[in-house]
This record gives sequence, structure tokens and C-alpha cells, in this order.
Amino acid sequence: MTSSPSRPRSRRERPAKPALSHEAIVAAAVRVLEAEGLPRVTMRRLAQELDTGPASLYVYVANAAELHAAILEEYLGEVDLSPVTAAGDWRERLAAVLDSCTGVLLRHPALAHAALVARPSGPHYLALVEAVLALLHEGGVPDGQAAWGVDVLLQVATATAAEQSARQGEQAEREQAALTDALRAAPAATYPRIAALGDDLVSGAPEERLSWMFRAVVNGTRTTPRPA
Amino acid sequence: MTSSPSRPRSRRERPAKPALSHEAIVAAAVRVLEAEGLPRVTMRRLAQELDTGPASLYVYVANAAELHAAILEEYLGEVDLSPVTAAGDWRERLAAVLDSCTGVLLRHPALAHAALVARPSGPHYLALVEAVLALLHEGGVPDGQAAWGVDVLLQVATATAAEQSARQGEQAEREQAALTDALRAAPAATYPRIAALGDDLVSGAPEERLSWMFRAVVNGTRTTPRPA
DNA sequence: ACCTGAACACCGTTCAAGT
DNA sequence: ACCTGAACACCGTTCAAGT
Repeated sequence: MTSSPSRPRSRRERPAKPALSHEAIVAAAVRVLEAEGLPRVTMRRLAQELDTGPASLYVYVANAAELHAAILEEYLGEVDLSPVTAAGDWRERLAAVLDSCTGVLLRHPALAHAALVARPSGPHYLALVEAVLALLHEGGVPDGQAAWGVDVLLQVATATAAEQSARQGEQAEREQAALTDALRAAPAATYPRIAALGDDLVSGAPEERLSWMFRAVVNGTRTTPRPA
Repeated sequence: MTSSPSRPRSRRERPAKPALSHEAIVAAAVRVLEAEGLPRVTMRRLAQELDTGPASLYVYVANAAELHAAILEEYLGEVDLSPVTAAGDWRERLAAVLDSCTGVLLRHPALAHAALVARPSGPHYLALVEAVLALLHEGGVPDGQAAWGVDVLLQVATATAAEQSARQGEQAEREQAALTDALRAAPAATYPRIAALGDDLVSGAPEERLSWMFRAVVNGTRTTPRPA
């Protein structure tokens, strides 16, 4: 955000050469992500966006992985935490927070994938952990179980988004079809339970399944004591 | 490593130019994976290993992602399914199968990561699904819940391995330390629950936590009815 | 002291041209 | 018909050299 050195304009089309900084790089990354998708968020593309060479970015960012984590932190701020203080059943409000989290990750597919690799530790991530812990506490879940349960819950939210987002495009649809076919064609002699359950294995809308998953994991967290 | 064209040998050090096939490519991939790690399992490296150009591989493999899925299928054959027919508590035997699955994925780190992206559908994967279903059935878990539960269980096994394997190397250790610090330093005013739980959030050995996770998800699967 | 051009060592995938 | 050399369009990261 440098000022134009010649004549000032009330509204410039684009800042000629914004000063480099960690913040500016993350902002550029978000811009490119929104406009061109995460595969294009590369050090080189970002350098181009910031009108410099790729080497310059390494003054502010350790590597590409750290950058991905920073982008993730940024987006975690979009998770709707209002259900924490809303009225209603704590389970439903917890599911709402987790649904929002999955939704944010799904909105920018490959981001979810980054979420599994990079462990964030910024304020937005902490706020999300706090929200889940607060709702588990409200539901009377013992502290020790809540402490470990928050991990599984966020993992399910993240992994589901990562899976879903990976299964986009024609190739992934063929893979999904291959799995459905393989399950249906599984011989009852070798795979009796698969045969017995049949289409039930792939039944239900994704949201329905995800919602059940969250409830199941919450119930498990509530009822499973930690080892002594 | 070409064979000498002059005199024949009873035992060549290495086949001069193995015939190309999907099988041969996967075998070469496993070889390179074991010797050099997954980052080196690239189309180009494999082509070199098979003494040809990268373009030739595309006659037998659609793309790099499909190849990763094939490698994963291969390794899933190493999962120990013997607990299915062993004696003892079904929960413990189910945990043993899932532990073995996580173990296989952890043995070759980045493989787990591929497992989240590529949905396999080969016989080894089906056998794993069958094993989990059989044990849930033995435990009296209703069919519908088992059908959806197997997804969460394998997801937890996979995601845990992916997380763990991503957290290797110096950089990842610093990230983990940053998270621990951030949790400890979280001000009680903004993050009361995090502050209340303290070190409990990062307590326990990884295996202990994983074992608890499996038990919690199994319990949740057993007790959470599917929507009508 | 701070920044970066240019290079190093790679990628996946395609396609025209060979056998 | 089957295979592939060479090219296209990229990567992340480093470091010597500039200002």
C-alpha cells in the first residue's frame, strides 16, 4: 500500500508496488486463491502478484507449507461461532459450529488438505477449539474426555472436507463409481458383511452422513472414559 | 544397468528392460518408495527406474494420482486382519485391526496423505472394510450404523496417520511446539475452557490417544441411531 | 542491510514423430 | 499399433551479486 509518487489519485486501479511483508504476502495469497484456486497459489505466482521475484518472499515466509498454514488461519476466521452463545440444545449448536467449519474448508477445496498437514496455532484456530470445548463443557462432558474429543471432532470436520474436495472433477467421480461398483460386485462368499449391507454402505446424502458422524463422535466422547 | 549383449549369464543382476505393464509400474513404485521415500515416487523417477521415458507410463497409468492409489492398495494388503477371527473382546480386536491399519500407513508416511485423497476400491481395501463390518456386527451394532461407522473409523485411522506423518522433520516439531505454547499462553479471559484444561489438551502418548479415539468412535457408532 | 536475478534441480503431461 | 524423445509449462528453494 505505497502512495503514488507522482500525482495522487483518489482511486487507483491497483497499488503499483505494495511493500512486502508477511501480511501482504498472505493477503496476496488469499486474492489469488479466490480468483484462481489453490493450485495456483505458488511462491512464483505470489511473487508475480507482488511484482517481485520468488526469492524475495523467503525474507518473510519460511517455506510454502508455512504459507499454507497462514492462509488456513485466515479462513478459520470465517467459521460461525455464534451458536456457542445461542439458545437451544448444545449438541445441535456444536454440530452447527462443526458444520460451519467443514463448510469453510469446502468452500476452498484444497485448503482442507492443507489443514491436515499444517497444524495452525493462530487466534482463529484457538477460538474454534475454545468454542468446541465450551459446548462440550455445557453438555457435561468430563474435562479429560473433552480435551481429547476436540481433536477427533476437528479431525472429522477436516478430513471430511479434504475427502470431499478431493473428489471433485471427472476423475474423482469415476473413482467413486468404481468403489460403488466394487462394493456391489463383492462376492458374498468372501465379503459377507459387505454383501449383507449392500447399498446401505453408500446411502445417505453427504450432509446427512456428516451430521450423523458429528453426533456419533460427540456421543462417544461423552461416554468413553479415558484410561486411568 | 543394461545387460551385456555378448555372452549370456545364468543370473543377471537386474532384468535389463522389464516389459512395461501396470503391474510392473506399481512394483517399481513400491521399490522406489521403500528405497527413497514417497516424494521421489514421481512419473519421471519411475520412468528412469523402468529404463524408458515418462510418456511411456501414460499407456498404463492415467495419471500420478491413480498410481498413488494403486500403491496404497498394495500396502493395504499388509494390514493384519487376523484379529477378526481371533478370540477375545470384539472391541479390542477391532482396535487392533485399526491400529494395524494406522501402523501400515505410518510406516510409509506420505502414503497416508494419499489415502485421504484417493479412494481405493481394490480387494485389500474391501477386505479391510469387511473386517471392520464383521467386528461391528459381532458387537451387535445395528447394520445401518455400522455401514456409516466404518467410514468414520477408517477416516480417523487415515487422518491420524496423515497428521502424524506430516509432523515429522524439524519444521513440524516447531509447529507442534508453537501450538503447545499458544495453548499455554491463551489468556483465560478470551479462552476460558482452554485455560481450564491446560496441559490436558496435549496430554497422553499418541498411541494412547489413538486407542481412546477408536473406542470413542466405536461407542458412538453403537449408540447413535441414524435419522429416520 | 536488505533485496533479488538467475540458476539449480526438479515436476506432470502432451504430442508429433518414429519404429 | 504401439511406443517415446523432446518439448511445454510449470514447480520450490538457494545464493551470489547487486543496491
